This record gives sequence, C-alpha cells and structure tokens, in this order.
Amino acid sequence: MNLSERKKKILSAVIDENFLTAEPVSSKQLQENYLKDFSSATIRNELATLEELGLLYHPHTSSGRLPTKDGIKLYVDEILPSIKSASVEDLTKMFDAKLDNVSSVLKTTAKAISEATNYTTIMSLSLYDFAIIEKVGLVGIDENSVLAIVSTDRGTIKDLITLEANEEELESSSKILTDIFRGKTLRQIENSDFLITSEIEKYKYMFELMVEMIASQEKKNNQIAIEGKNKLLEYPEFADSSKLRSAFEIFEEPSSLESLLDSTGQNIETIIETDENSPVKDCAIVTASYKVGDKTIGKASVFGPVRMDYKNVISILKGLSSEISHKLNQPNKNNSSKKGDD
Amino acid sequence: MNLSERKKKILSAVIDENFLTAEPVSSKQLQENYLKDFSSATIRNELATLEELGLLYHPHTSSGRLPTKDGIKLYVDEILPSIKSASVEDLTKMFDAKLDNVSSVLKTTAKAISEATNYTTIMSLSLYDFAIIEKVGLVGIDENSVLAIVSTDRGTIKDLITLEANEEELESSSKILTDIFRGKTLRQIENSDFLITSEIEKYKYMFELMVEMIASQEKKNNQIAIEGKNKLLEYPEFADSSKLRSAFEIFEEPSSLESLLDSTGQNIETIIETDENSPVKDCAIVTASYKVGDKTIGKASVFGPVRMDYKNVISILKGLSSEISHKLNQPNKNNSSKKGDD
DNA sequence: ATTTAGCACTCGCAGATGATGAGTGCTAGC
DNA sequence: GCTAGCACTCATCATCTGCGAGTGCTAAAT
Repeated sequence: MNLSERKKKILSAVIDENFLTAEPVSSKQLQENYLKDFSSATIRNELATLEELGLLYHPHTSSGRLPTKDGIKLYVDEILPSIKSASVEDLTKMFDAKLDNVSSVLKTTAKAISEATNYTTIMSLSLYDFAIIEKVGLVGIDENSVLAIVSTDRGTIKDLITLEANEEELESSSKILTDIFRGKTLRQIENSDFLITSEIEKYKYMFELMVEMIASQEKKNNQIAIEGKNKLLEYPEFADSSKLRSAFEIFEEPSSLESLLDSTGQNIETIIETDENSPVKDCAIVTASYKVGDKTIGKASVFGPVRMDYKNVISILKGLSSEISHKLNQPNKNNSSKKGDD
Repeated sequence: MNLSERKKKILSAVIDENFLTAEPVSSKQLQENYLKDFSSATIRNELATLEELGLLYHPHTSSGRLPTKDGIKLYVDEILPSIKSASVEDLTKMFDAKLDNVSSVLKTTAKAISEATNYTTIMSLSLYDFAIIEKVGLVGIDENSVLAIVSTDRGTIKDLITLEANEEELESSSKILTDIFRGKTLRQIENSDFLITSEIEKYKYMFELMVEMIASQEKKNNQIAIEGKNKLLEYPEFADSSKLRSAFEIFEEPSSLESLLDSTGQNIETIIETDENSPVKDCAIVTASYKVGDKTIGKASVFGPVRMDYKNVISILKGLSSEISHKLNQPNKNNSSKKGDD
C-alpha cells in the first residue's frame, strides 16, 4: 500500500495516541498533539480516506478513530521498520546459559524483557539442539545407584540412575559412551538419529539408560518461562476478568502456547488476533526467533493487548536478536574444535 | 459463645447459602432451603438476634444477611470441627519427597489440593530441617571441578564446585566431612550450629565450600509452590481487577507471603482478613502446618475469598495433616538408627 | 486543488425520575 | 414461642433528557 507521508503520519499518530489513552482518537486530539499545522477538518478528511482503505474504523458515528488489524499491521510492517534496535547488552546472557540452569536464566531474561516492555513475556530455549557433548562420566554412588554425568560445551547434565555395576564396568562404559556421544548434540542422542554400529550392541542397555536419562532431564529442566503475567492487569483491555481468564488459561496450556507462537520463521513476527472467536481476541504477540542453521533454538514472545507499544517491544526484541546472532556466529571457545562433527 | 442449636443451624445456613450464591441471604431463602419447619418471620427474628451478637450484618435495610468475620470464625471454630477429614491418600507423597525433586512434588501436591478445593494453594516444605545426612562424597570431574554429593535419608543434593584437588585429597576429605556431617540435618550444617573442633580446622576450606554449596542448593530448589492462581478468576469477588492484582502481587512477593502464612502454630488455622486497608481484604487463608518436634517443616495454605467452602478445605487439609503426622511418626526405614544424634 | 470554517447531525454518556420488588422490622393474634 | 400481615426501606432497572464530543458535508478562502 502506498500512502502519502501525511497519511502515514496520521495513522501512526492514531496508534500512538490510542496507545496512551486506550480510547478512540478524535481529529482534534490529533491536531493538537501531532499535526499543529493542519486544521482538524483536514485531518478528518484524511481520516475518512484511511477509513475507506480499511486501516481505521470508528465504533459509532460520533466517536473517534481506532486502528483496524490491517492498520496496525501496516504500521508495524511499513512504518516502524526504520526504528533502531534498543541496546540490551544485559539480556544476552540468555545465550551463555548452561544446561543446569537454563530455567533460571530463562526466567531472569523473560523477567527483564517483561520489565522493559511492561508486557507478559514468554521465552523458550532449547540447548538440546545446541550443546555439543564432550564427555560422559559414570560414577558409582552406592551399591545400586550410579551418577551419570554428560558434560557439554554448555554445561553438564547429571542424574542418578539405578544400575548395579562395578568400577571397571563403569569406567569402560564411560569411555565407550564418550566415544559414541562426543561431538553430537543432546538432541541427536535423545532421538538416537545416528547409526548404531555393532560395536555398541554390547553396551545397548547402558546406552538406552543414558538416552532415557537425557530425555527425562530435558523435561525436567522446564524450558519455557512465562514472566510478568500480572502486567496484563494494568491494561484496561483485561479489566474484564473473562478476558484475563482466557489469556491465563492459554499460559497454563503449553500446547496452545506452542501453536500460538509457532512462527513462520521470520526473525521478528507480529501476530494480531482480532478474530471474534479467538480466546486471545484483541491480543497481540510479537515473537523473535533465534536460530542456528535452520533449527530454532530459542524464542522470545511478548504478549499484550492489540494496543501495544510496538515500537518499544520490537526495538527490544530486535536488539536482543542482533546481539544473539552476533554471539552465535562467534566460534565458541570450548567447542570450536569439535563443531565439525555433525 | 453459646448459641442454641437453631441459631447455629441458621448461621451455618447463611454461610452455606452465601457460599453458593455469592449474594446476601434472605429469610425466605433460608426457610425454603434449610428450615422448612419454621416461617420466614421466625427466621427473621433469629437473624436479628444473630446480628445483635455481631455474627451477621446486612449492607442495607432491605437486603439479606451476610456473615461477619466473627460469624465465620465461630462457624469454622465451633460448628465445623465435627466434620470428618477427607481421604487424601494420594496427596501424602509430598512427604516422601526427595531433596532433588522437592519442587516438583510440591508443585503436584499443591496442584492436587488446588484442584480438590478449587482455590489457590500455596505449599512450602523444607527438608532441610528434616533430612539427615548419611554420607558426603567428592568426585573429581575434571582438572578444576569437583562434584560434591551429600546423600541424606531424603535424597541426594549435588553440585559442581570449583576446586583443584587430587584423588587422595578428595577421598580423605570425603571421609572427614562424612564423619562431621553424618547424623546432622542439612539445616544444622547450613547454620553451622554445632561445635567446630580443632580437628576440623585442617579441612576448614573444604568445610566452608560444602556449607556454601548446601546453602545455595536450598535457594535453588525453590521450595515454595503456588498453584491454581487462575482459580481466583472464577469467583465474583475477584471480578474487580484491582482486587485480583493485589492478590497476585502478594503471590509474587515471597516475603509478604511469609508473613501472611506465619501461623501461630496451630495445626490448622484460619485467617479471615476483613481489615479495610489490607491488600487481601475479604480473603481467607486456611493454613495447615506440619511439624517435626517444634520445627515447622511444611505448610499447606489455601487462599480464596472469605466466602470459602471451609468445610471442604478444612477436611482436605485435615486429611493431609493426619496422614502426614502418621507418616512422620513412623520410624523411617533409612534413618531410624541415626535419629538420636541431635 | 487544497485547506479550512461553520454548522447540522449522530450518538454515547451521565444524571434524573419513577416503578418494581425483594427483604426487613414490627405488631398483633394464634 | 411462632407466624401472618403489613408498612417501610432501598437497590435495581428501564426510561427519558440534555449535554457534548465528534463527525461529515458544504461552501468559501487560499
């Protein structure tokens, strides 16, 4: 769509003003706060045109204008892109996360974004596609329990497993398993998506125990964090408790979250839900995805009312995004020598 | 307070009916649903008496009655005690919790109680006052990290610590530390509330590392679980989003929670907050405490509107309570021989 | 051709009014 | 001690009204 500069300015002004007041915006308001050089009548004419284009609407004859879904889309996609990304140095520690504290790092990062944007923030991160195994260790604890340790370039996962074995057995198993696992990602082990040679057959039981342990640890390290749910309470859009309820119910249900955040793979994507029947009607979600190769290993999503401060949200997610891709493209100190394996 | 049976019956009826409708209760309602043998006029007389006693009130002349704080207190303390405790066999797994999954057990238990009562449930549990140390192990992982393992009768805590040491040193340290720690609770170690003999001086550094590790692990195993926050949304009392907000803010703030749940030590205690200025005005909290000796090691609190189904809540918490004290008084298979130490 | 002043028109909103009915308190009789 | 009956109170709801914010349109000005 090709809008005149003035029309763009007016559309932005409507969205910005509506963000501040949460009310329909009148031509007079626009004139006084954004376009002092024109009369309200002129602005009214422009507003009428923007309405014909489907970018604005007004709920009743004598009320001000509100942006439609299309209007916001256009604003986000064509008017905002020029904004700079925010500086977010202190947020990128997320990608220095170690496997044994992913959830706490996710939590603090999500909390930070939530504080910065003032919206609910949902983060997910799977180091399982990212961490490269370096070594497998098996240590006898007592008669029938063994501590299994898998160390990666991203930290260590460990768990007690039930197994009777003497020290020599453990030692040789450690060696063999290290040989098999080294250089692979945890995900590959979990899926066992590589050839099992006859050599491994002997250690099949051990091997399966380890796969199981790795899989169970992934579930345990609950790799999704939702912070700032209470932020929603600040917005009049959620004053109605049934709206709040449906939003909170979505947060509870990991599966519905998954589908909601299932981005098409764009770097930053904005979803605006105005479907009358959607549980998150009148909500907007801005999602940034972080990838290594073609695998999405992390996502940061900001959830709020359609009347959202997109400028701020996108600039923060953008900043995080650029910092992170910078990080990901730096060879990692610990695993640079082994990275070629997969 | 000595009430006639009929007055008790009427007070109960008011509270029960108000629980169902969330509205003031009229004499006619009571007559139809609870006291068919009397006319509404008789009931009105009784209601007036109960009002004089400060157990009921009515917001305006032509409205039905509502219980006051005192009325509910009396109901809970003097009328309800005859109710049986619910069977809750499947909830007591909480006290079979192992240190390394306290938080997940707390979570599921809190969730179960929340589902059973339909209110928000807050649980806390500290095995640190409860678990008796059996053994300390130090295992070298690589050049400068050591896996410290403290096994207790309630599971194992473990963490990587940074330390350079050869195998012999680790072995002898393990032995000495085991001698010092064995039979003590984790809390005692954390507080170091026992005599440090000159013998220990040599291992002071190791000792301090272990104390630190134990303390940090306690923080890590976030030992408080709040489940069913969304339940509040179902109650008209929380339709007003500012009320909801203050409740949710309390849930966020662990310190304010602490003070709120700081029970006087009764087995089951009901707090009804009607103070005009309290952030949790018109909320009720029923807390059950679980003790070993004089230490409270766990608490289960149910949070909801003053108009709460006390009967159900208390019977569930009571059931949990009795199951647990039964459990706690059974000598534990693993630590019966060492329990005399403190 | 674009902008603007002016004005009629629309419609939500807030306050006033009145009818309704639920519920009580009281009194008198059973 | 219980209850029928009735006057009284007061919240609630629907209806109405005036107000004012805001628009759309037209005609004049730039």
